[in-house]
Amino acid sequence: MENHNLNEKQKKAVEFEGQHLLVLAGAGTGKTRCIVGRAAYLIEQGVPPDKIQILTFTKRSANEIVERVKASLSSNQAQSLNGSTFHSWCNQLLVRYPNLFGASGYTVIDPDDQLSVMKMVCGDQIIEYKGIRIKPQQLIDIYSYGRNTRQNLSHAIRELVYKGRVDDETTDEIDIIRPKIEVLLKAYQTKKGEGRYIDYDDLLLIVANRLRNDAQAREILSEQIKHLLIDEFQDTNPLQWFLLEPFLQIAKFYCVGDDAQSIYSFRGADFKNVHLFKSRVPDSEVMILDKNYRSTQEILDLSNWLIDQSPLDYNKQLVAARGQGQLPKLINVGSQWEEANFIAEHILENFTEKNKQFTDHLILSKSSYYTKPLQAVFIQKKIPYVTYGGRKFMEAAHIKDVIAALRVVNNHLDEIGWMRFLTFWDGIGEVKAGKYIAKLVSYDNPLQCAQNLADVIGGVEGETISDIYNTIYLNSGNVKVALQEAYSRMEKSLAFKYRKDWEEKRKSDFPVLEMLGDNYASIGQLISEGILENAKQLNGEPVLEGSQLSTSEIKDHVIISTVHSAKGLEAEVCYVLNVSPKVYPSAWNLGSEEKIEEDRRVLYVALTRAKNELLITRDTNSISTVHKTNAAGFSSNYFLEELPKHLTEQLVNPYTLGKPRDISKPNDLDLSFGMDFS
DNA sequence: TTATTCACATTTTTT
DNA sequence: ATGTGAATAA
Repeated sequence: MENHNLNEKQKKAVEFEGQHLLVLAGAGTGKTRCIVGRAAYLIEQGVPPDKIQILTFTKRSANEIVERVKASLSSNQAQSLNGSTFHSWCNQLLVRYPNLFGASGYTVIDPDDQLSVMKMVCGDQIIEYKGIRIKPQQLIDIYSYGRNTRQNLSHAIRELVYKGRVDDETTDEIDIIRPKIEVLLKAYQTKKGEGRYIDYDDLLLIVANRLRNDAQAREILSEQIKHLLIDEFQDTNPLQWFLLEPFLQIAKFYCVGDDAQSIYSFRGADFKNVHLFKSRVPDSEVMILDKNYRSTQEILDLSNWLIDQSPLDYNKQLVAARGQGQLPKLINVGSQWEEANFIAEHILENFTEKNKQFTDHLILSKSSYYTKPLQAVFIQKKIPYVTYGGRKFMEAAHIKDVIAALRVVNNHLDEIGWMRFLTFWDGIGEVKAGKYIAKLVSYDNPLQCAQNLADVIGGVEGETISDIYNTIYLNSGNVKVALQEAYSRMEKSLAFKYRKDWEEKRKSDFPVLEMLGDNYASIGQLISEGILENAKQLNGEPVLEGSQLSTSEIKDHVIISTVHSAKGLEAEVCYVLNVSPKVYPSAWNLGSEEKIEEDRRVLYVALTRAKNELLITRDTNSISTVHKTNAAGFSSNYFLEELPKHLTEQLVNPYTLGKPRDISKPNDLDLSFGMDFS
C-alpha cells in the first residue's frame, strides 16, 4: 500500500485533519504520492469515494491518480472515485444537473470552432490601427485571456497586442481600438448563444456563476462533494479560482503544487497564487515537502543551479534522498538530424547492451513541432514510441469532417457544424452553404431538418447529404453505428479530399474513432466529452488513452513528450531536446522577464524528470550564433551560458557516422581540391 | 461561386 | 515542412 511508503512529512500531509491544506512540494518530492495517499486515506477513513473529486489539468494525470488510488486499496473500494480535468468536471456537472445550470442541447466547441465562429462574426471587417492588425484568432485569444485572468478588455489587449507595454501612447491606442474589439467580441457572444455553443471557458464560467449566485445550487453540490483534491495548484488561473472559491464553504480543499513548476502563464496562471493561499483561504495550513526521491544529487544540483540563477526567489534547494549518481551529460549536435540520431542510437545501445527497456526512456521537447525529425528516425530504426502533447486525435481535419455530420444531427442550430458538413461536398462552397444554413436553422428540430434537407439543397448532393443526415438521425441512439454509417457514406469523398496521405495516415483513424464512439452513450456526449478527451499517438497510430482499446499491443515504448505534457512523468533516462540559445529562453520572449522566467521553469520541469541519467542536447549552430551576437554587444540570456563546468559532463556525439549518406547532391560536388591558394 | 495554385509566413506550451 | 491566404482559372 502506498501509505506505508510515506515519509514522516508526507504522512502528516496525508493524514491532515484540518479544513484546507496546501502542500508545497518540490519536483520529485512525492506530490502525486501525496494526493494518491490522501484519497486512499480518506476512503479508508470511511469517506464515500464518490464524495471525493480529484482535479487535474490533464486527463492523463487524472486517470493515473485514480488508478494508483485503486491499486493501493483492496478490492473495489475506490470504484466510484472521480478524477477529471477542471473542464470535464464542469461538463459532467452540466450533464448531471441540466436544470440547475440551464444547459441542455448545447455543443462544446474547441478552439478551432471558436475561430470559425469569430470569422463568421467578423465577415470581411478588419480591425486595423497604426499598422496593428487584429485577426480573428487574436480576438479569440484576447477574449479568452480576459476571461481566464478575469481582467478587463483593456488589460487583455495590452498584454496580448502590446506585449504588456505600459506607457501613455499605448494606453491611448488601446482606448481607440478597444471599442472596435468590444463590438466584435459582443457579436461573438451573441452568436455563441444562438448556436448554443459552449467554449472551454464557458464550461467553468457557467458552473462558477451559478454557484456564486445561487445558495440552493451550493446546497445541492455540498451533498455531492466533500473533498476537493487539486493537483498542480500553481497552474490554476483566476478563472479556475473563481470556480473553486464557492466550494470553500462546501468542501475541504487539498491542494498540491510547486511554484517553481508554474508553466501555464499563457493561460493566465499565476504561481503567486500559492503564496496567497493562506491569506485567501481562511482556516488553512501550508506544508512543505523538500526531500526528493526521484533523482540523484547530480541531477538536482544542476536543477537547483538553474532555478537559483533566477531573479525570483523560489526558496528551493532539492536534496536527493537517493544520494550520488552520474553527472548529467551535455551533448553538442550540429543539426536536428544528428540530435535525433544520437538519441536513437543511445536508446538502442541501452536497450541491447544495458538491459534497459524502451519505457525507461523519456524525451522532452519544448514544442511538439521540434519532435518530428526524432519521430522519423524512430520509425526508421523501429524504436516504438508514443507521443504526448501536440495535435489531438479529435482535432484532425478528417475526423472533424465526420464529427460535423453528427454534430448537426445532435444540434441543428450548429452553424459551424453545418458549414463544415456542407462545404465538405463538391460544388458547395461557403456562399451556397450559408444560404442553406439560413433555412436549416429556422426549423424547430432536427427531425424537420431531416425531412427537408433533400429539398433545401436539391440535386444529387441533396440526396447524399439527406441520406447521411437521416441515417445518423435514425441511429442517434448508437454512437458507434452512427459513426460507421456516416463514415461509409463519406469515405469516398474523404479519400479524395485527403488523397495525399489518405492511405498512409488518415484512413486508419476511423476504426479508432468508431471504438472511441463506442464509449459514449449519445452523440451529445461524444462531442462534448470526446472533444475534451486526449488521445495519444503510438508510432503515428492513434491510441485511446487510458483504455483497453489500443490498436497496438506494444507495451514497451519510449515516450516523446512536450515539457507541458510531461508534468508528473519521470524516467530512468531523460533526454532534453534542443536546449539551445533562442529556445531557452525563446527569442520571442526576450524583453519580458516574466516570460523568460517561465521558460526557465519549463527547463526546470524538464530536468527534474530524470531519475538516473540526464542527457541534454543543444544545437551548435545556434550556439555560435549567440557568440556572434554577444560580440555585437547583445546579451544572450541563454540559460546555460554560464553553466559551471563541474555540473555536467560534455560529451562528443559518438554516432556522427550514422548520419544519412545522401546529404550531398550532384551540384554540391566539391571541386575545390588540388589548388593551393596561399 | 468554387476550386486550384502559388507564394508567403510561421512556428510554443493546453483545456 | 506545413498550413494559411491571396490571386487566378474554371
